[in-house]
Amino acid sequence: MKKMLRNKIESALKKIAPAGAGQLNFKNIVVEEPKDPAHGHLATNAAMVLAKPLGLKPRDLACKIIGFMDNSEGFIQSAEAAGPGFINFRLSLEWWTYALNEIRNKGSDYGRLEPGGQKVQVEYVSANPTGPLHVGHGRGAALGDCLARILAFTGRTVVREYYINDAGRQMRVLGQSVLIRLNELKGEETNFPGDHYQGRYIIDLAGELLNHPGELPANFWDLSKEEKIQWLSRWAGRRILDGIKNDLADFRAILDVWFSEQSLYDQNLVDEALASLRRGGHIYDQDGAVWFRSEPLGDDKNRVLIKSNGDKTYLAADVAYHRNKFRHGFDLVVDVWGADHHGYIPRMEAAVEALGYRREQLAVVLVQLVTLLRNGQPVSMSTRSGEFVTLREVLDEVGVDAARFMFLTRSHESALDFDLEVAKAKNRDNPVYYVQYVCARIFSLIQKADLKDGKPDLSLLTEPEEADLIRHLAGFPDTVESAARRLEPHLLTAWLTNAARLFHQYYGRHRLIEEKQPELTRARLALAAAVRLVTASGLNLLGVSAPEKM
RNA sequence: GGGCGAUUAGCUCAGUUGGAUAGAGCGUUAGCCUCCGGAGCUAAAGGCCGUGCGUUCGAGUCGCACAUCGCCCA
Repeated sequence: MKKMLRNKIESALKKIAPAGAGQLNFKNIVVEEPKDPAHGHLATNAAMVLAKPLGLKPRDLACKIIGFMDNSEGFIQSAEAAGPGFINFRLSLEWWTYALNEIRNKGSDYGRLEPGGQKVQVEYVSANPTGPLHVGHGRGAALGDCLARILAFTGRTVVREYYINDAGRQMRVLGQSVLIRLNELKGEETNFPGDHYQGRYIIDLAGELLNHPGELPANFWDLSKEEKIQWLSRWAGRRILDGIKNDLADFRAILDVWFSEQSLYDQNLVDEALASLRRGGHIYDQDGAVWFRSEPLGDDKNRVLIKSNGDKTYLAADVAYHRNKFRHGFDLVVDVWGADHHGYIPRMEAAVEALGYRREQLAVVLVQLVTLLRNGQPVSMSTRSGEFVTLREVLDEVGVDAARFMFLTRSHESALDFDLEVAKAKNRDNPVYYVQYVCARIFSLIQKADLKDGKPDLSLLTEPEEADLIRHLAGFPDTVESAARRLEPHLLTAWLTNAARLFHQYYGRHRLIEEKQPELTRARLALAAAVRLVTASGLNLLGVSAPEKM
């Protein structure tokens, strides 16, 4: 509707100033819903923005625009100039009927956009396979997966990817940690280093090997220490990654590609990437090390790619990884990272540019910290001691729907308090249930009504609550597209909560099923069905179920 | 020391191309079950949008400085 109104305004302006129309900047025209209902359903600032270039007073221009606007469909009930030069529009019943019918016709495709050819990769979680996923990863998983769903719904072709850091020093430390625990379990006196992985799961992994010696290679205990560590590192990494895959699958976080860092080395892609940088003049050698000249490209300083001892840095692999992404033809690459990586963004953007791509093609979404609460009190967590709450534990306690919804209620750029008791609550405290309840309630209503099929007469929907509901539903496509463009799924979560509130209010004030008025009942249930349809569609984009019964 | 982000109701937070009188939930207070699912609804109270200066018809929104908090880097 906003779009339609905007078009009408623009063509009116062209009639008013046929000569100067080319000069007019329509970009600053805003069509929006006023906060104050007294100002109508929609309002525009067009007259104020364009008064000066047209040499008119805003109020006069507003009146002229109104006079020249096309209203052949009868969608506009009234239009009036107000305040300093706003134009306030009231929409007619014809419009509400039209909008509701569109939702009913498109069904669960309402708001879906035709594929537009843009190819997007969303990389998310990408936790090191050195330990189980914790709550923070859960937030990243919910966000990344939801972004992918929204982007696909709005016409992008999306590939979801997990980057496995299986080549760095931390994998060796993992193998070492398991070896020490293994020796410990065999009765040897050991001294477990403080910078190794302390978690209970390491002991469990070692215990498993001891109980099932067949897992180990026959000659394992004859191998050198270094060979043992290598074997254990690979074995443990695989086991942990399997656990991560399970957790994510149960969390309904879909991933298409599991990309191994090691494979970059195996396929010589790191050297190729460095060669590409060197060709572009972005590399120099100093003090026996190889440097990336990232500072001229916006980084704080230049960065080492190959240390003087010959080791390639994490950044070197990451440059190769991102080069590989773009060589697959993605127009946009979205990286979902933990907030502690923010210092890493400038060098990555520099790398993208140095590789010959536009830095706008890389969108880094930083996910802020999650604080886990129980009854308002923080649950103690410390990675160092290995005492952290895993994603699995949270899922077992509150369920997938609640966890996902909670993770997506807030903007990703603000820290999140996740209260386990709230997530488990089955009342208004818990936004998940509040929204899901709408679906269950409407389903039960429709079951109960038992109306014979027939075309509802939507013109009977004359209550203000009904207009509010339809108007909100009609805003769904805009909301989803905006969430996609801004990479902010919480806009959709907020939309759903508002939709639920509007419906519960409507339900509280009016009877939907009036035995003596079957026509009215039919119309109201048609509206209710549309509410359920769009709500379910929105929940589905969050990866949350829309139950028929609760 | 440098950089990034934050600061909006008692609490948790929305508020984006700058728009009219600032939004929601929780919490508090007072109400609603002979009635479609009360997992709900109705209403009240609650604000110097961290501070100051600037940009303009108009600032929670944009710019500069300061304060406080958090994170990253040396």
